[in-house]
Amino acid sequence: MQKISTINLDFTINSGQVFLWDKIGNEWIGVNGQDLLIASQKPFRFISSLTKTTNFFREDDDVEKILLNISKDELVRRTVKRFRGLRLIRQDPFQCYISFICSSNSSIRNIKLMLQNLCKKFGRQIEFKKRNFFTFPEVKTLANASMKELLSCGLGFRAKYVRDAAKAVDSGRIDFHLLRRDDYKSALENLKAVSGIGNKVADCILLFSLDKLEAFPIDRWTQRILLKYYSKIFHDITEKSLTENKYNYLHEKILEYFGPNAGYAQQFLFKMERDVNKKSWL
DNA sequence: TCATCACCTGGAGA
DNA sequence: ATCTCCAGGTGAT
Repeated sequence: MQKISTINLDFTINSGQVFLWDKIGNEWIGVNGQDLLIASQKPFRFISSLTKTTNFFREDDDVEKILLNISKDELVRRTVKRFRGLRLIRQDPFQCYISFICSSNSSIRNIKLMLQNLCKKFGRQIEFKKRNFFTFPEVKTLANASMKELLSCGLGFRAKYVRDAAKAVDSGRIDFHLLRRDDYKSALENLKAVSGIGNKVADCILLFSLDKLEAFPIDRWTQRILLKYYSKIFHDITEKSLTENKYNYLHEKILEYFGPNAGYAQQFLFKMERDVNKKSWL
């Protein structure tokens, strides 16, 4: 078990897993479902407004062992060393689900804006540490939201996806408790049955909120990484968008190579490549 | 089965 | 200033 002090908040929060976080002074403040979180690095503190969010940074993972396990090559070894303290986050599933549906064909800045608007319009205002915040909307609220209200949050073509996705949860067709217990494959298929969720978005939801460490989201960046550093191992990768079959085939090969904790490898490589290209975060 | 294309919107870059 | 282009994809044709 890795010491809690080895969590690097900047690396972790600025790695594309979460959007509703702000750094104010030396404190990170973030929304996680109905909970509000405050974290600081030195000294390390982590406060939850509901005091019920535990293992948010997956403190129950044997990180040292996992990192050793995914270090199949020099690139991963170097990257893990460089970004030591980067963790996967165990997010509120509903928020994660809506967040990544909103992420499609958008930028981190814009995704954050959309989600902030959703919170302001549909969330609950709470006071914490003498300041006001908005929580993430409840399932029912979003399921019953009008298209006009959703569009006013800047969701664009994602508005109908968000509404329908919320309805799917509200009706029980999507049940996060079941998905968490399901194996990766069947959880994946269940999520992909929701309009607006494809392979990449489903993998993000599975990895960041449903404990599926074998999920390895392949987006533009990840694809670029595979092409740039791993073309000898995962051949016939191009810059063209992945077909369903190619995505599945690639994922299989990736699991064979990185093993059952492949999701951790993805997170480190993603962080590394975007930093190399000086892309901005939150 | 695969390749193309449209899609809302805000922000960066020309 | 005004415009173009693109951003952590997905679904329809």
